[in-house]
Amino acid sequence: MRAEGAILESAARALAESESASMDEIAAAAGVGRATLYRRFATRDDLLRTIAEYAVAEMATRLREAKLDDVSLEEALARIARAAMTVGERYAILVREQVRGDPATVDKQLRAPVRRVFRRAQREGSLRDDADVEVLLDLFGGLVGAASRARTEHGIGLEDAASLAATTFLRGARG
Amino acid sequence: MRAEGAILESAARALAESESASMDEIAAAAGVGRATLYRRFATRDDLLRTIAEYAVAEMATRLREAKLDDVSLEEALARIARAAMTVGERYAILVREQVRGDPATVDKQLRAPVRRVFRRAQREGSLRDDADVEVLLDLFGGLVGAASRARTEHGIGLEDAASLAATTFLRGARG
Amino acid sequence: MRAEGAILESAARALAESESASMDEIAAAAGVGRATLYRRFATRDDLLRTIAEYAVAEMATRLREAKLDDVSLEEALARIARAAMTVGERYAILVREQVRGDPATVDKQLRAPVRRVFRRAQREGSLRDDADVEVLLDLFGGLVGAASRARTEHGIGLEDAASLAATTFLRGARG
Amino acid sequence: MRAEGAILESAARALAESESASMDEIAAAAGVGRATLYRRFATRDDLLRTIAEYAVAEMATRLREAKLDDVSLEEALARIARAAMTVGERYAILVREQVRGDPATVDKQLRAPVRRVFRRAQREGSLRDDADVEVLLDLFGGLVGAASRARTEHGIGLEDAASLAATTFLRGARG
DNA sequence: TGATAATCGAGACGGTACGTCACGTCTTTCG
DNA sequence: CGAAAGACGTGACGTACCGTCTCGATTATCA
Repeated sequence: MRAEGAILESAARALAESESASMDEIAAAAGVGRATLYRRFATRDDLLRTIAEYAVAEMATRLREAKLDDVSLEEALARIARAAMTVGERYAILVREQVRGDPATVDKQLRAPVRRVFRRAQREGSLRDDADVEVLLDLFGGLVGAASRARTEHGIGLEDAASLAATTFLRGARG
Repeated sequence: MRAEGAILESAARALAESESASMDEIAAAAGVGRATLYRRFATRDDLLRTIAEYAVAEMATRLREAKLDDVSLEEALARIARAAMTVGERYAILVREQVRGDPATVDKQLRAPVRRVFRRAQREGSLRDDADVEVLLDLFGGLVGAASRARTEHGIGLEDAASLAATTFLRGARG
Repeated sequence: MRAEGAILESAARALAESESASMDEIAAAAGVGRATLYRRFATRDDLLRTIAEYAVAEMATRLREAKLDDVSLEEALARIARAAMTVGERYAILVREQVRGDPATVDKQLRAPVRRVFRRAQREGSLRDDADVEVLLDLFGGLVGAASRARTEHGIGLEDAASLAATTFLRGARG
Repeated sequence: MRAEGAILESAARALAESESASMDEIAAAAGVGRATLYRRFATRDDLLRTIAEYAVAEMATRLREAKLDDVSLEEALARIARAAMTVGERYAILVREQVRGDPATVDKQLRAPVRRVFRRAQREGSLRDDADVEVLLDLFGGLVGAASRARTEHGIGLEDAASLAATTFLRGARG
């Protein structure tokens, strides 16, 4: 009997290899019958969403472990970027198929901690406060994503890519 | 007889409305038989790719008309951002289905003009020259995309969103 | 679940009604999805061939039950003719679309028993033995087919038609 | 410009080679545009029927030339059989696709002359007159067809096959 | 330990979209 | 003016995947 987690991991790997793996192939890759796969995840979309939730959870854990509130804005941004790149690249399929986890969860688990960092920085004057925090979050997200893609395309190290995103945002949106 | 262009436009619109329109529906929406659709575009993917090329061509035209070489870096960035947002939002389907035009074409038609702006700015010292121009292109692209998404989600005006992306990048990556 | 036999029967009936029924219509008539129909019979031709095999099997059964070896040549011929007409008219589609069962099966199941009758008659001197048995089989087949067609066209009774074929052959090819 | 006759001949040949030639292929084989083919023969069926009429006409000519009324029943039957086999084998496609010429024409051109032979024989007492002439015509037709098939399958000469059909019918249905 | 219940795989099924093919209709172009 | 070329709408074909379902077999649980 494969636990749900094991199936998910298998599925994530199978989907990473061939982004359009059929449910049949995913099941086979997980060493599980197709019926079982459907028992756990009623729909292909369900499966992807669940993988997304796993990714979100993992990212949330990393953010928690990053102690964002205890470090400078600059360091916090770098940590966030590193975490996002690491997790994002492991779940490339989600990015490619535009799967988003539950917005509420994403907001609470991922955006909230970063938002807190941003708010603090705005209070301290190190981040411009004439722009909506939500928009700033989006901008930073865009930078991190772009840096991540640039990383895989131009062979940049994770540290450098993360630092690039963080620095650019820091200068670009400073108070 | 429907010209290929007319079919493409119809298809783009149909796909914009319901991102998963079947070839049947697309054909019907174009007032054309399914076979004809397949005669023009051997594959659903083909169709999407061709739409992508149209989008690329349109974007290229806008960039050409923007006279990027005749204006300041700041203004050039703003024009690029506005053009990208306008075109990108019209062809949302491409973004959503992760369709990319031919990389070579994209490079020649879209990246090249922006690259020239960036190069000039680097020579003039207004853009950091310690970072690969390609990476800077990616970063700016990420910012524009993020601003565009923020725009639709938070109801920001196109001017403001474009300006935000341009300004942030300008400050973030200045020389 | 529809057994293959039930589907075949349905299909044979549907095809009998409208000789050019589409696979869609056949499936619908059988109360089965089109995919299922294709799962059983990879091809329209496959379906027809399988129906042919059913017809062959049914004819073989009738021949077996006719105890051809226990009756006079005349009676045997009449029984064969009656059986052939009955079965042939039930599977008119096969005749009309020129579908033949597997030649080996047909030879073994249908021609063989008749051939035995013919051989015996030749030994007994009641059937000319200066002609190839195979050719005689063909001739008799032609007569039966013609009588069957004449029957439906001129409203002759099955008994009379069968007797006509049998008698004509008997006299025509007697030893 | 190809005359209708030339196209027909081409078509008959093309269909003889590959019994399921498409209209496209037939047109190409005739060195004619597909549109022209359709102008002459509104339908594939139309084409086949017209070929059938040609075959009927040819057969009619042969029957006329056979001077059936001037020879003995036996010789007449043999001549009919030879003519039918010759023409039938040249237009095998018609047989295979079950195409029939216009029944009225067939009756007038083909059945009538044979019917006259049969009627005369019945009057003379050499053919049983207790059976409908039409049915006898069918029976003889069946025999000829069967002999023709046996001929191609068992490599019998045309003369022998024709004689076999004629003799069998003669004895089988004599007065 | 042995019966019973839950869970699994295997795989058939209805449905739907895909891409292919031929038919018969038509328009355009050229001689 | 008539023929060649070829696009078009229609509709069947056969394929592939989805999500549903049933069926034994295997396992786990409990008497």
